[in-house]
Amino acid sequence: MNDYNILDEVFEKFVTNTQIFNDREVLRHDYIPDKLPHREEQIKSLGETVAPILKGARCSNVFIYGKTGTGKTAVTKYVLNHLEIKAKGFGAPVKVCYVNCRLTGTEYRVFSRLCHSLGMSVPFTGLSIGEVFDRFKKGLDSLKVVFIIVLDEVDALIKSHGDSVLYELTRINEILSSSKVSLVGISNDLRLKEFLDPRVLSSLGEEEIVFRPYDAGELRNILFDRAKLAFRDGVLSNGALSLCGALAAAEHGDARRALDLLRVAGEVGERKNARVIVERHVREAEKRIEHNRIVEALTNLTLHSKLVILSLFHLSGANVRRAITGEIFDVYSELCEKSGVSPLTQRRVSTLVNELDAIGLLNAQVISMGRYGRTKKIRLEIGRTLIREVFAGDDRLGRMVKCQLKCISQHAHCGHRK
DNA sequence: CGTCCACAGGAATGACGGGCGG
DNA sequence: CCGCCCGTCATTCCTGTGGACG
Repeated sequence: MNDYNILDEVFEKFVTNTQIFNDREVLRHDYIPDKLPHREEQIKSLGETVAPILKGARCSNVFIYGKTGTGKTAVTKYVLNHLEIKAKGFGAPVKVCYVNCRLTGTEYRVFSRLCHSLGMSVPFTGLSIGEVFDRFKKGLDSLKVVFIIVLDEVDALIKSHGDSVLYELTRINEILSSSKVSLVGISNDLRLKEFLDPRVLSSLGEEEIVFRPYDAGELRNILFDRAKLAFRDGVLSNGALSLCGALAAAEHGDARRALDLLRVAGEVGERKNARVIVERHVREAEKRIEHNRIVEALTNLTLHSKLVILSLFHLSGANVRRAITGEIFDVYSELCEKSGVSPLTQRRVSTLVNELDAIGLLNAQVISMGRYGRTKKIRLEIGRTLIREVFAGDDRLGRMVKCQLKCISQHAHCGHRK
């Protein structure tokens, strides 16, 4: 019953504690503000491109480039929201569908999302892609609208599944008789063009908009606007605000990052009963975000990926030298044997290493040791204590963390490298 | 200057669980 | 219930290769 009192206290405190935040929702990155500072040019440009829709015409396909947190998604949603409202006024038949390709994942699911947005139900799986596409075409044509498809983070889809989705969609207008489709592709990768079929490129690249990263001053302005709504008056110090901007600017002008820093800094201060949010809280927020990111990534790994991390953990024990693929695989095999798991092939482990590299839990670099072959030098990117902490929760892995390995690397010659 | 190591990483293929339409 | 197709994970087989060594 004591527990309940404690919990009551926590909840009570949370509800009554309005010293810091006014409305923290404003700092979430899916929040779209009424005003997008420093993006007037892009808004205008996209607006001009889609304007023909109001007259019932199809608009040019657009390709939007820019790194994460440069406002691509926000601007697109902002412009298209306004377009829809205007279109209603004009009686123009417009429909917009927003698809995040990275979250959606596969070609099949992209088409099924498109179908859902037209009000058609499609099974999770079971149909051929062609069948789903046919249904989509049929359903769309019967609606007699101009359909705007926003493919956000389309680069992720293309890199893993090729450009066939884009190819189908760019050709769809040739088949439709009473509806039209316009595409808006959003990419984080500026080199995406290199992956595309020239036919797709010519059709999709009708119009291009580039989003430059924000600099520290611009980030500061953005934060300032949001902070006015999010925080109570006088709670946020100038120094903290600037620091958020500066830290995010150093990272490639990522506004999302800046907003996260600001929100978490607020939460840190709130928990400490601070009256004012200062630089110290931002610094702590930075650490906390990184910590959370890693813990989450680590916990969500599959068993085998965890074992790979653990192998690296063992290898990087006393001396901090990097491990190579062969060593990792040896240790990994031994760990599998000890825990009674059947090991994967080296080929598979190699792609697991690449995936872990992409997440940022480790760093893998292909190097040549000349006579002694070509391999990958692999280094842990995260603290050992953190690994111990996270894996301790799992009793099998916890034991693996502590266990001593007999494995001696047969790759002694790699020490020849200076 | 050619050799040859220790892999990288692409392609083809298969097993598997899920889910359709008929 | 069957036959078919999906995505995912994994294996097998394979060709490619940077550069120290001889």
